[in-house]
Amino acid sequence: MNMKSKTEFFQLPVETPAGRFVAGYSERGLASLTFPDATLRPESMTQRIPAVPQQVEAWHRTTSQALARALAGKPVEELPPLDLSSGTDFQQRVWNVLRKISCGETRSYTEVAREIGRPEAVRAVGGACGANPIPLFVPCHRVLAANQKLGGFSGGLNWKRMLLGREGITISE
DNA sequence: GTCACCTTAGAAG
DNA sequence: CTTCTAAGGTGAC
Repeated sequence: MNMKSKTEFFQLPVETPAGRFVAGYSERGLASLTFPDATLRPESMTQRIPAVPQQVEAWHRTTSQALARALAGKPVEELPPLDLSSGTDFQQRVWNVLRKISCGETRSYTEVAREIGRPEAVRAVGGACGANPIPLFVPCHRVLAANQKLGGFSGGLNWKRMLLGREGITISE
């Protein structure tokens, strides 16, 4: 019954000074990025990766460079195509707004809610941020609570603090 | 169905 | 100032 019993998906590690991230690629591009330590099953690392398509390898090189810059708090110059198709319509709208926040800038949950035309869905925006499959490149860490307060971060508040700090953003908390 | 979540303006005490 | 309330989207159980 499965038209496509197995959609190709590749998980490749990215070594950084901050640890080993894992990037996941669908046939459409980068689909996920996980922080070091987050659910790292040894199998997923050891799993034989029969043949990584050249396309994916090329994306991965771009990802690695971009990640290095992002961690350093510098603007990312080039990104691989991002596959955000796993999200709902609402989430994708939120994520698209986040992608327009450049390095060193921030938004509040309220502002993001307004930008997607759902000013009352403030908390839902928080939910969408938490569901973001590609942190750093979809910069959910640049969304702060009202009055420049830190707000939350599912990947761990330490990361949020660190990333904002490297981008020269000061939190009022 | 119920609950927990990266929220926040406003009203009450 | 502190505490409480109400309003949303979504996945887990």
